[in-house]
Amino acid sequence: MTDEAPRSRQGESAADADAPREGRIKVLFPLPLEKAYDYLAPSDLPPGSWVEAPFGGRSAVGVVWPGEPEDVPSGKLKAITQALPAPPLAPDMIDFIAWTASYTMFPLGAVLRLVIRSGDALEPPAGAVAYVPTGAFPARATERRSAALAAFGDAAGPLTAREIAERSGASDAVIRGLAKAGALAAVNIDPDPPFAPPSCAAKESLALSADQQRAADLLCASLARRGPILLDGVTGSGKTEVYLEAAAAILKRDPEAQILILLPEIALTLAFLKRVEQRFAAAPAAWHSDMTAAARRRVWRRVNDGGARIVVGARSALFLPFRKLSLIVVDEEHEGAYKQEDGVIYHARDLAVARGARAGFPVILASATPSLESVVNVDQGRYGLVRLTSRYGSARLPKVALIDMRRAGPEDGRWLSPALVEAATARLSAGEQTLLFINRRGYAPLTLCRRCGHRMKSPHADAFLVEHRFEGRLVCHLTGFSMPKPAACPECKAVNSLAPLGPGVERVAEEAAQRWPDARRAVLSSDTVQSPVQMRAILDAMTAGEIDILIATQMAAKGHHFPRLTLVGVVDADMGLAGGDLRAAERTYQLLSQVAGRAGRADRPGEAMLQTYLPEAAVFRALRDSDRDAFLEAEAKGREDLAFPPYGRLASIILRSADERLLKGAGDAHRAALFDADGVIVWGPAPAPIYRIRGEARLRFLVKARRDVNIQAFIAAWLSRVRTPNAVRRTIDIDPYGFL
DNA sequence: CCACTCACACCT
DNA sequence: GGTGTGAGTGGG
Repeated sequence: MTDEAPRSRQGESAADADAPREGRIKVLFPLPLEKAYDYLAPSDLPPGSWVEAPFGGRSAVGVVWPGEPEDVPSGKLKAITQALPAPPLAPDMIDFIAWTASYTMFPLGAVLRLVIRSGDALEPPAGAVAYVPTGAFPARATERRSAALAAFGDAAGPLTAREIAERSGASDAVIRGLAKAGALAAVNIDPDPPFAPPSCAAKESLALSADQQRAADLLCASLARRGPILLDGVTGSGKTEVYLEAAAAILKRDPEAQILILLPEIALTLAFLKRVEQRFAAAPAAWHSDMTAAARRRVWRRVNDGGARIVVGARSALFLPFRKLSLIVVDEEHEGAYKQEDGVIYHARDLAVARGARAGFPVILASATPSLESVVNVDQGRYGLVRLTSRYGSARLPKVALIDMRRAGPEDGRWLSPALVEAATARLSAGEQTLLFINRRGYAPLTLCRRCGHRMKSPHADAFLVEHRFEGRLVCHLTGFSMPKPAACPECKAVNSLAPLGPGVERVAEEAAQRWPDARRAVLSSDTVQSPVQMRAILDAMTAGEIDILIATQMAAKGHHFPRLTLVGVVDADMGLAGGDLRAAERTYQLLSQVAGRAGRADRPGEAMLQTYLPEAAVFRALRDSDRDAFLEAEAKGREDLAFPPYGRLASIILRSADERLLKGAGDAHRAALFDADGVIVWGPAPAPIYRIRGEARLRFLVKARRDVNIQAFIAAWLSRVRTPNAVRRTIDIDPYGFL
């Protein structure tokens, strides 16, 4: 964009009185620093500009930050090395970084680090070479040469050697020959081309149903409110098409507007990108953890200069340097995967809402099973609401039956109840498909010695080892530790006494093989599927009706269309309820209604059977009666009584150390430093539910505050009174989700 | 008496 | 995050 970067070389006399008429600016570096540092620089550098400056004995890339320069002794003050020729960070981006740092209580520079890790993306990229035909024909015209030239027939501009090869099969040698013969001219091109602009005109071929059209119109009308909107639509109702219309409306209105669609990492598939591409006749920019450095750089640069209008990304895409972000869609907003747990801890959905509110653009939260937080926000008038009620086409929601495992459970050593077995057998003879869902990897979650009662535990974490019979090993799901299954009990040395307890996906698969030996069966779990290709193959076979019974973990829970699937059996519906997590029931409801929603998508009615020992629990009754609102109401009441989120605020402070004595001391010191504050309760220190992990022991404080209390200010005041030894690490998690 | 490592303050 | 520094430790 900028042709010539202003340069100012730092000399030894830079701080002298005869220094050129330079101004003072503040520079923030993408390092875990609490504040920006002052530098001398040409005065025409607005906040957001990218600069390089000496810092702590080396050179670093940073951003000109707004704020008043402080009184730095002039001897300390240095000059920036150079201003980098990249478009500056937009003001709303600067505001978002600052807000995120103060909300999450992480250092300002640590948040900037989410935007740019180093200066790599700012380096002018090495030019790539491409070719254009000169119009001259080579004296010697071979078949290959003609084909290579013909490849330019429908090309808009220069083509790289690779593109020519893709179109004509011509090898590098042929292309070099043509260049030498003067038929092709080599030109330098930017290796990071802009993304094709979206075409927003309505698509005849993608006609919306009446219900979708109504919702899309309503959604587009609500965009003017510029606030968050919950798009609440049952599984299969076609929410994606509806919010893409809202995106189209915004892109059409403003030719510079950019749109971000956030997805949980797992849902970010090629199929989804294709859907967006179909709607806009242009591929969106994708952003996720599994990208090459080159692909990252292209997306980053083009988002930064406006050359990418639609970005589809995982949670970290929230920190791309948008020029003019005008809408964020958070799809599957209830997903726990939006919570970032390492480094800067944040919840992408909550940050998206805050960002939209501060910058004045709308945020759409889409889900079939919205979080309690969002539903309460709608009830209290803070969010708008658009509902999509009917399923697309003629599909019906499945009928849900509860199987009381206390009365109608299976015989010992089996996991499938007679009712479920009978129903699956009937499906088999009718040529329909069954999904057996068990959200637990491996063969058995616990291995117990029948003689002495010893339980096989992980050596580095407080977790039981899970038997994986497929590999013949015992595995710790927390640390990845694994060992061959021993022949004798390590405690009492009894031989052949180790017994598997409870079912995992492999064990259910074993039972299915015994019960339906002639059925075409497949297992889908992250342990049995080695690659995305293999997973694709199983899902495709399922879609094509080449599998009768699929035994699967969460991997099969969402997003797939299996037209012949009419029965979903949930082997252990109670599983998610253990552990005392405040969102356990909510998550169980969300997961099970998603899984149940797999059944009966086409014109065949579906059925879901939930095996439970707690059929009277509110979650299961609500699932049986398809009464989500009743469930949410009961949940909301329970949370309100305890002043838990969203009616109160939570934060957790985790202390961790390999040295337990030091840790204990730090815990006591934190307790002693506590003071009374209105509307704040602090519990702890308590050993974290999983006390040891990777050799580190962990203590946790839980801070609960009234909604109107500034919980960050309280925590800052409290923690500033304690000095922790370096061997004890401290993390603050505002709005904790996982309670591990 | 010096070489090495380790925790920690500091970076403008 | 990277680094220079000063204290602490151990070998010669």
